[in-house]
Amino acid sequence: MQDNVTKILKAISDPTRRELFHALVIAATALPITQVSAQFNMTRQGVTKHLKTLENAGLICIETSGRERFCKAETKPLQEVKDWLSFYEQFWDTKLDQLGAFLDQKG
Amino acid sequence: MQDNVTKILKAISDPTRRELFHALVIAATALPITQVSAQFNMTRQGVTKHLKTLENAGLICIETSGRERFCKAETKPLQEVKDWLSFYEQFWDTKLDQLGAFLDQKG
DNA sequence: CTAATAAGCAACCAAAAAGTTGCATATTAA
DNA sequence: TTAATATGCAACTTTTTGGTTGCTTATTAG
Repeated sequence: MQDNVTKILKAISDPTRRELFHALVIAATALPITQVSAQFNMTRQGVTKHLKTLENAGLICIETSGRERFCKAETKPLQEVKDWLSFYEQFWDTKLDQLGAFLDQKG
Repeated sequence: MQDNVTKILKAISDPTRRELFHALVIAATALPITQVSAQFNMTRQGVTKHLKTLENAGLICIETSGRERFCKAETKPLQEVKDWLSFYEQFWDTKLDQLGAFLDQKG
């Protein structure tokens, strides 16, 4: 389909999905889909679609117990976004610029 | 339209746009549109659309000189993404988990 | 056993996105 | 001044996305 970073970025680029993800992160505990969707002004099926996108990006994991499916946030994949950012960080970080200038001066 | 973080995330969630942005970052100097689009297997107009999306997210700035329009990367807005990530970072950082466990044990 | 609950799946819809072609316009080079 | 170059704009197509409704199925509670 598409690479990991793209999947993750696409997943978090939607505000509703960011809210959904956030709700699951702060819930700390795994929540059944109906309970998650109750917090959103949207049909359960709509929420389910978003949850699938998040799951596909590895940002949540879902496990079944009886007739319920519990969703739990997984923050680790966000590390990939941080890694992607890290390359560009050097260009915006003025402190680093100053350090560079300092080292140039010294060296 | 949409909030800043959403605009930025949407902009970088497209692989072509990430490539475009990267090309401009490593170019260091501002490049005219035709020169940018020459590096991509896409029409100039297609590239222009992507550049507009990046510009709208603040990730590039474009200035006109004669008949040419020069594009330059702006990495600073990525700070907003980093800020968004920072909240979730505590949850994936195992060192922090271990610290938490350590403190629980002590306390 | 039966009714209520939790959920999936498929079809559909509207809007947005990714890209194209065609054409007009301004600037610059010959 | 004429031709070439750099670009924008508008219209159009295809795919993706965000969301819905309707229906089926499995589990659980009375």
